[in-house]
Amino acid sequence: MKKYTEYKNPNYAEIGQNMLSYWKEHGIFEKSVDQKEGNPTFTFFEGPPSANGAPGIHHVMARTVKDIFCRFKTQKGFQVKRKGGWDTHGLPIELQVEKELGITKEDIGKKISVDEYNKQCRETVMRFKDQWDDLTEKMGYWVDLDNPYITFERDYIETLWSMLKKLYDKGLLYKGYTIQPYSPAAGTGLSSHELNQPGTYQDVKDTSMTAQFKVAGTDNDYILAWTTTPWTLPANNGLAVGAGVEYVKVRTFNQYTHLPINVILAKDRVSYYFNAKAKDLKIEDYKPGDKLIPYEIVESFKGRDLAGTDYEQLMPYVRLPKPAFTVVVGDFVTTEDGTGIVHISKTFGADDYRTSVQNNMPGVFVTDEEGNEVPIVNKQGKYVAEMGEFAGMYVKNEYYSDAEKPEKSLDVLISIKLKEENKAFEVKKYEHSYPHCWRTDKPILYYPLDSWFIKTTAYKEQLVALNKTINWKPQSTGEGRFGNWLENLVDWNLSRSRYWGTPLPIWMSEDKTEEKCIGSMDELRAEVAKAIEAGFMTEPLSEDFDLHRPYVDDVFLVSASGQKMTREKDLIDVWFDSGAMPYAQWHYPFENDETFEKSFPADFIAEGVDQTRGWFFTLHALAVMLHDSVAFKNVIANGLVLDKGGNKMSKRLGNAVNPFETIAKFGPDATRWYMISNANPWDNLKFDIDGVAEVQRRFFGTLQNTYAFFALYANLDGFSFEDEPIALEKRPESDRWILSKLNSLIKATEQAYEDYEPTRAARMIMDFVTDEMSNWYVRLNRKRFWKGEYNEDKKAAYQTLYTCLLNIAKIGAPIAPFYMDRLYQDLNAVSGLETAESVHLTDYPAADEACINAALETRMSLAQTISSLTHSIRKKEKIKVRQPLSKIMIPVLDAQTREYVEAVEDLILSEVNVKAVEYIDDTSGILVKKVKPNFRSLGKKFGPKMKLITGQINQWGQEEIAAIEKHGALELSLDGEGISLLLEDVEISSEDIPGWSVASEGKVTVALDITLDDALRQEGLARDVVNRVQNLRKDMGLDVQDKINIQVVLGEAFVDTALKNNGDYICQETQALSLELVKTIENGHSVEIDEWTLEIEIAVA
RNA sequence: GGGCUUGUAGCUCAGGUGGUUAGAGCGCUACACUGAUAAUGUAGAGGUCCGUGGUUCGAGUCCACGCAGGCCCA
Repeated sequence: MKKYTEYKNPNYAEIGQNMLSYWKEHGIFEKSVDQKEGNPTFTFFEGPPSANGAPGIHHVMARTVKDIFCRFKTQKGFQVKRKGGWDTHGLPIELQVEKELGITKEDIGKKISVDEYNKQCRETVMRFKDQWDDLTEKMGYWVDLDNPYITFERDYIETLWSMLKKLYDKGLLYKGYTIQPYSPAAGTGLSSHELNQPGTYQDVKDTSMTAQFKVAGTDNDYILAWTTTPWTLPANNGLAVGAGVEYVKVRTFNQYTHLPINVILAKDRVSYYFNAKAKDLKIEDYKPGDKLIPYEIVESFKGRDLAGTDYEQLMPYVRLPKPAFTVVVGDFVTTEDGTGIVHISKTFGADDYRTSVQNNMPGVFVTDEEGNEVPIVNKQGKYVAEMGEFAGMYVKNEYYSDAEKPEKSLDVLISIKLKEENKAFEVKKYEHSYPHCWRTDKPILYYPLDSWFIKTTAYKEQLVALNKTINWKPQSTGEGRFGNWLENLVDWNLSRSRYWGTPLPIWMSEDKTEEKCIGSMDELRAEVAKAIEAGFMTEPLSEDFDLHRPYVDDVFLVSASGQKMTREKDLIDVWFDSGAMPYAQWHYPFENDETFEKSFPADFIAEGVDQTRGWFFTLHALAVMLHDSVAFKNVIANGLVLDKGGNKMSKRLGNAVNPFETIAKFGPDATRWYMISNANPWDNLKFDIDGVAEVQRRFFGTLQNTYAFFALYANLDGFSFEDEPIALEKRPESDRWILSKLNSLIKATEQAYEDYEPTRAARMIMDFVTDEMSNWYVRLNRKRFWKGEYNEDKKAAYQTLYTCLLNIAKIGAPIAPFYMDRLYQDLNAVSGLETAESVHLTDYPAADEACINAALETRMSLAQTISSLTHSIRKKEKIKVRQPLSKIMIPVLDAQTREYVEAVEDLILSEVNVKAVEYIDDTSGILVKKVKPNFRSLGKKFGPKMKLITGQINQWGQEEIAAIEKHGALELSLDGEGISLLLEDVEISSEDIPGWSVASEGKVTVALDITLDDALRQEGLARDVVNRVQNLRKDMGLDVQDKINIQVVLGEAFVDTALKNNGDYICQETQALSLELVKTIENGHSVEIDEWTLEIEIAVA
């Protein structure tokens, strides 16, 4: 006879490990996919992690979410293939390598060859792969790690090239010139990702300048514009005003030169620049050096009237033709700060660039040695030679080494110069938040760079429309964060000027007139063959040619007109790599066409909300542009995992939670369950390790206890579910009730999983296990398991509890895959009812509607309420539960309530240790009712008049209540108007019963009869004796089924009578064959019960 | 500065469509139970539902404006 495994001290981490080996040994994951061959597919895309860093606890969160739905859908019969993947390109990897090698970007190709460097990247990127694989297994994330896609592999890159070619052929790939964040110290443009590293934005004090731009053809009229970067002033090429903003011309004096001037600025900004105390001073009274400078508004006009005004170049190092130095209208102008007029430099600001292009204004450029147009700042961050006395200076003092740092920064020198020239209206320090390069910690510049773009804006409408068909969790991320962003879409900047990434497959002729975009290896080889013929290449590409730099840069092609073509040096944004994974993971369209078509688009993806404009976007953009389809139908954007105080986890703060330690301590199931049940995945999770402990104790502990309880007795009785299930109607009320609850739960959890609401599912399962199954069902039915013979009723109890546990295992399996499989297998090992090797190979249970009975559930909840109320009265009256009482009284206001309570009467009586329930109805004469208005229905009917009506209802007596109950309605007069109240417009409940100890909750009231007679007292005493005997048995180390004989020394008559009258009861409860009252005993134990002391001896029979 | 989001008990969170006594778990206090026992149950204390206005007979819930935190982006 097989036994249910009993665990002395269940170790959840160990259960996880054992189950993991079992899965491996039996290939359960593989079977869960293979056995579904031919079934409908459910497609999941794995957003590839990068293995160049150690995994953190947030990865456990993200992957738990992914895993849950893949497991659930497998249980629902779908074939769910999950191809793993690795994201291997990108700046973080390059930076790590540079850090380790102690080099900078400039050293690449000099101190270290590009070849060497890339090799280093290739190794670094997989450095933590072992840790990742380890975590993947230990946390129970089922994903195919044997055949992952790897973004640096040639096949993968070939797919990317084919996609780029398609975009190119559609005319969606173009080269443009934009202003981008640029770090001169690092020598590279920075992606938005890098600008969002913690600590990037720092508060700095910069020299800010309000400059005077002289209006052409006037003596001393100046337009004022403010900047925090005076070094950009020599590059000024325009001024922008707000069309509708009101501007004024103010007559005043320059504070540095004391010369009379007229300045133009926004009316709203006058109070900022001019001291109100000087308001009444006369212009004529001003003497140079006066602290208060008088001012007078002499003119006022709108911005649009100013547009077109010409002004003189402020710092004429580089001359420009008109229409430079003109006032134009800009939509970004505000009067929040500055003068309400914005200094425009086409080369150093994105808005500036756009505005200049729109107004056809030339920017300030110089020509470098190679004949290229470049800004007045070179890529090292220095002024170019044309900048006169400032030539060669860094534009930010931070770029100098400490030794070389000049005392006066370029900003300061320019300020001094402009002050002397009567061109500076005000110079002061200004503190603001400014982005810094996260690598070098030096401020960034906004700098013009050549870039390749994908014209995503051409597909804006489709992108928006198709996004609306995606089920976003949470919805707001899809509609708001993502949707709004799509509405304001800009073209996708693909270019990165780095080394370790997918190279852009575009070759260009020397005169830049001819381009070629290569879309496959075959195409490249064919082009190379032509190039060999033309003499630009000497030999064909090797069989295993690596598409990375530097090798690809050594490939020269020949143009149609016979020119030599070189590859554009750019790499592409790594987000293109990951966004292309639906195609590239299958090396589509070069092979696996069928596989691809079957698994596109994805049914489900999940990733952090920070991926909204990263992976989620690139997946969407590429699918829409190339396949006119969404890339995914359902998406969960999960939130951050914060520390328990709500702070971001970081190594620096030392508050990062180690996932391996957590899993080792609490096991994977409690870790997963905690994360899912504590907060919705899309909300931030405040990860508190105590919470994991609580889940383990409260949920898994209770479930384990319930199983242990079942196993203990089932093993004694040899229950193996050997008989057919007992018909529902033959099982007692509580069995039918818990089965009704169970099936309701199955239905509700299935819906929750279908709705991608794992938190709801987890919480429902938890409530069922702790409140319904353990606290109510098991507690109330304990005796059925350990008392008496192995009869039909006992079998029903075993079957019922078995069914509950088995189904919990199945519906909880997606969230707690290890523990639930253990439970499933432990149950099944004995019963052999199911043949599956693992719970993960079983189907999600179908709810048995025949079991669901709402009335039954209502009845039981009534029983729970009544019991709870009775307990609270006992507590108030200080009568312990062991003391039996004769009756409780329950007022019943309608026949159905009575019927309901009667059905659960036995349960209530045994739970609260009372002999009888007495129902008090209208005929009893002691029932007093009270009435309360039903605000909801009255409000709907009478609205504002409701207060008057409730006033009347509150004054009703028993007569009115009886009347409305009898007739179902009552006529009322309101302001002389007759209205009719229905029974449903009021809520009738019972008043406390005078003279009784009463408690009530909602409409339920319970009165407890607390009078005691000798018989009850004696029975209470007997119960105490049972309790003491049980304790003695336990102290003696007896087994549950051991039989005993009890002897008690004769004592007081009351006690003796109690023992005699309740002898059978005592024997039955304590597994005693006899209870004797004797004169003396040999090895007695003294036990205290209330005021009595008893001498008891127990002997094993 | 913009978009999205969160704010309910000491902590973590529930609170369809507005309805008059705002709930749960943990923690705390007290008690009970003692063949589920390193388990369990019951009760109690604990709340300006972030603030201010508004709509309404009635607002934790709807609207507006703020405040504070978070994420994403300028």
